[in-house]
Amino acid sequence: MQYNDRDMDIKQVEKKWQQRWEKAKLNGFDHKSDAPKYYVLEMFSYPSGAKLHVGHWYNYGPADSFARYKRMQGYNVFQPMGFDAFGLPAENYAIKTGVHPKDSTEKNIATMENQLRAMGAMFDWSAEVKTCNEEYYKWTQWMFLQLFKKGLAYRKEAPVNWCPSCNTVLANEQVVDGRCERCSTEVVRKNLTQWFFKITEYAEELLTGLDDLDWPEKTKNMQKNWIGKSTGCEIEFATESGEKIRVYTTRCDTIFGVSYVVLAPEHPLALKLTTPEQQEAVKNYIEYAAKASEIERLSVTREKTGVFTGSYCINPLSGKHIPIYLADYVLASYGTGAVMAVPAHDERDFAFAKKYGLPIEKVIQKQGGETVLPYCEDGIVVNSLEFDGMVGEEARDAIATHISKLGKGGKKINYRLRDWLVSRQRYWGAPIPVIHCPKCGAVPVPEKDLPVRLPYDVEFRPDGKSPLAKHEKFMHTVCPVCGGEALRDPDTLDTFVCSSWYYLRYADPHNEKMPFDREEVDKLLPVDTYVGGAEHACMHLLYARFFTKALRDMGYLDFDEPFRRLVHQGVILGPDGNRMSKSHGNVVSPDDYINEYGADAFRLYLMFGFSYTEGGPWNDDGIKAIARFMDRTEKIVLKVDDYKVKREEPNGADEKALDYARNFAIDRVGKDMENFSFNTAIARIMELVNAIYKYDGLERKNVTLMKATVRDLVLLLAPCAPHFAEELFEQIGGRGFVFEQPYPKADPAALVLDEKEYAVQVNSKIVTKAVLSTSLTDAEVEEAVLKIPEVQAKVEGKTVRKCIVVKGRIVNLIAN
RNA sequence: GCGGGCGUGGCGGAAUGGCAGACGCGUUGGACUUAGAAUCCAAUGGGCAACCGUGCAGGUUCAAGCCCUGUCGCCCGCACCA
Repeated sequence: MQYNDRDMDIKQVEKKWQQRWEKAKLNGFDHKSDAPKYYVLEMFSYPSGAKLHVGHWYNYGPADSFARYKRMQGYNVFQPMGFDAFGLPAENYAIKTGVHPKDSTEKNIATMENQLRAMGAMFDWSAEVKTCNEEYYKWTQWMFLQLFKKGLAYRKEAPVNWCPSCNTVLANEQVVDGRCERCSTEVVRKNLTQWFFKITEYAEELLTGLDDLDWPEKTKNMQKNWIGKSTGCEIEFATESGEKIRVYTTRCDTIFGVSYVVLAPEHPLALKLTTPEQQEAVKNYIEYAAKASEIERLSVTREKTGVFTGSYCINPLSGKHIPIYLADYVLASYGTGAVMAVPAHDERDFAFAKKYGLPIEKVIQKQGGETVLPYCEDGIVVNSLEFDGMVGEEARDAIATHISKLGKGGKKINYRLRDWLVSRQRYWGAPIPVIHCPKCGAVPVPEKDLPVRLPYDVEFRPDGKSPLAKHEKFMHTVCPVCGGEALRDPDTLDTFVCSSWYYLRYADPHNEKMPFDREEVDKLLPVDTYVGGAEHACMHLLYARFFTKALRDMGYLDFDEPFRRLVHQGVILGPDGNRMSKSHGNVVSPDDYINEYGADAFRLYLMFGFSYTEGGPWNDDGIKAIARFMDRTEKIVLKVDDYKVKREEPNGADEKALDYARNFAIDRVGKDMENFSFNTAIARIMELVNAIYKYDGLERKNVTLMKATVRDLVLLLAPCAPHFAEELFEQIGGRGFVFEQPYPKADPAALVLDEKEYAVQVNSKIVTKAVLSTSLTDAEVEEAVLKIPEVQAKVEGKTVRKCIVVKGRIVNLIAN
C-alpha cells in the first residue's frame, strides 16, 4: 500500500480544495468580469445508474482540464452541468420495480451530483438544470408552442416506427438497423396520428451550415449523409384514365428507357389505378407489404416483389404506353413515392424487370467500351431522338429543360431527412401542451397556463396506450377557445426535445418569465467547445442545430449555430478490449480506483493512457504509473522548495538546458491542451519532471532557476490534477489559488538553442551526427560537415552536387 | 453497395514530408537494503553483423509512417433514397 504512504492524504486534500473552491466561488462564471467569455460544455448526464461510470469520467475529467486551462489563460469560463432527466430507462425501471420514475430519478441525480463534485470539476452548479423539473419543462412546452405558432410543429397521420417493447413510437433517428435504439426490439410500422417538427424546412441550411463549423469531419459527413441532398427531376406521367403520377428521378437522361412505372404500395393512387381484374392481387400485395417487417424491408438480398395494377401510363417524351406496378422497393416517404423504372440503367429495376418479364431498353452507352447491362454510370445517350449523343449532366439539363417546357415537371431537389416525430406514448416526459376539442380541434395550451403538469399518480404499466390517457383528472379539461369540454393530448415529448435547448437555459437558468433572456444568452452563447459522444451525430446534434435556427428565425436568438467547436471523446473499453458491459463481466468501476489513488490520479490516467478521441482498453498498470509520477513530482517539488537560494548561482550550459526544458514544456503543453491532445501534454510534463531530476543530480545548482521551474511545473499540472496542484502550490508558498495564476508563457529566447545536433546524410543515408551552432548559414553548415572524416570518406572521389540543410535537423549531401 | 476512419515495438501510444518508436508500461542489469512487489540509476524495435524495419505492392521526392495509385484487413456511419 505504498501509495497511501504519501505525504498527502489524498481524500482530505481533495475535500479541502473542493470546499475552498466552492467557498471562493472559483468554479462559477463571473458575471461581473470583463474578461472574454469561454463556454465549455459537456453533454449533460442521463441519471441512469446510481454511480458515475468510466465513460462519465472520461468525458468530464479531461474536458474540465481543458476548461481549467482556458481559465488560467484568462478567460471567464462558463462550464455548467445538469441532467437530462426524462426518459425511458427510469420508466422501465419503474415498471420493473415499482419505484416511481420521479423518485428514482431524483435519488440518482442526488448521488451523481455528489460524485460530480468529488471529481473536482469546475462546474458552475448555480446554473444547473434538470429537464424533469417543472421550471424547465414548462419552457420545453413553451418551445413546442412557438414551433406550433411558426408552423414548424404539426400533426399528421403517418406510418411510424413503433417499438412493441417500449410501447412507443420512435423517431427515424432512433431506429438502428430496423431495431429500437434502446432495447433492440424489432420495430414495426403503424399508422398513427402524431406530432412532428418540421426539421426538413431547414434541411438546406443544416447542410450548408456544416461548412463553417469546427467539428470532426466524420460527424459532419454523417449529418450530410443523413440529410441526404439529391438533385434530380420530377416528371409527370399521365395515365390512360387521366390521373397524373409524378415520379422523382436523378437520371432523367434515361427517360427514353422507361419500361414501367412503380408506385409504393402506400401510394394514394394505388387502389384508384387498379383495374377490377387486378383488385384482389393488388389488395393482397398491399397487405403483404404492410406486414413485412422493417428488417425484411431493409434486407438487400431480399427478392423484389410487386404487382401489376392493370393500368398504363404514357411516357411524356416518347409517348410510349407503359404498365404501372406497385412494389415495396419504392419508398412512400421519399420523393414522390413513385419512380420511373429504367431496367437497363438501374440495378433494382433490372432485377424487377427480369423477374416480371418487362422490357429492358438500352438508352445509355458506355463511352469507349462495351456497355454491360445494367449500366448505371453516365454515358452517351442513344435511342432518345434529339437527345442522342449528349452525355451525363448535359443530357439531364437538356431533358429537364424540355420537360419543364412541356409543363410536365422539372428540376427538383430532394432530401432524405424526414420530419422529426416527437410524440411518445410514454409517461416520463414533458406532456405535449395541446388540448383536443371536439369542436375546435387541436388547440395549443395558452402560454399563461404552462406548465401542463405531469401528474405523479399515474399507472404507467404499458398497454400500448399513453399512460396519461388513463389519468382522468389530467385528461379532462376545457377548451381554451370555446370553453367546452375537451381532452388533453396524452402523449409526452421525445426527450431529445428537452436536450435541444438546455445549453440556452444554462445561460439564464432561473428565469421565471421566459426560457432565457436574450441578453444573458448573447453574453454566453454560442458554446465555444462542446464535448460529448459521437453517437449523437444525427440525433441530438442535429436537433439542437434545428432548434437554434428556428429560435433565430422567431427572433429569440441571433446566431446560427449553437456549437462552434465539437470534440468527441473516444470510448474506454474493458481490459479485454470489449465494450464494458455486465454480460462481458469487464466493467471497471471508477470508485475503487478513486478510493485508492484519488480523483486526480484517475483523471490523469484517463488523460495520459489514451488518445482522447480514440479511447481504448482500460489498463490497471497505467494508473499505478500515474500514481508513481505524482509521487515523483511531489517529492521533487518539496525538495526544491526546501533549498535555500545561494548568493552565487551557476549559470552555464546545464542551466540553459533546464531552462530550455522548462520553456519547451510550457510551449508544448499549452498547444496540446488546446488540441485535446492530453496524452502528449502529460508526456511533456513528465519530461519536465525528468529534466528537473536530472538537474537536481548535479553538484552545483541554480536554486533560483529550480524554484521558478518547479513553480511552472505546478502551474502546468494544475488543469490536469487540480487538487494535487493546489496543494503543491500552497506548500511552495503560492498565494491564493493556483487557478488564479496566469498560465505560464514560454520565453521565446529560452527556446532558441545555441547548438543543435544534426543528422548528417550523404545521398540520403545517415553517416554521422554533428553538433553545430544554430547561427551558421546553410553554406557554413555544408562547409562544417565536409570537414567530418566519415563524411569525407563517403564523398571521396565524388562531386557534391547539392546540399540540403533543414535547420537544426538534417544536412543531406548529394554526391556522385 | 455508398461515405468516413484506422493498420507503427511485447503493450498503451508519439511523430508541421526531415534522425520512426516521444512519454509511459513491461523486461533486463545495477544501486540502496536483512529483504523488496518500494525508491533511484542505466539499457531496451529486430539482427552477431552488413543491414532490415510503420498491413501489402508500386509511384512522386534529395528525403515518405505522413503525399499519389492499387490492394488486403479491421472499425464506424448510411443503406432498395430511384
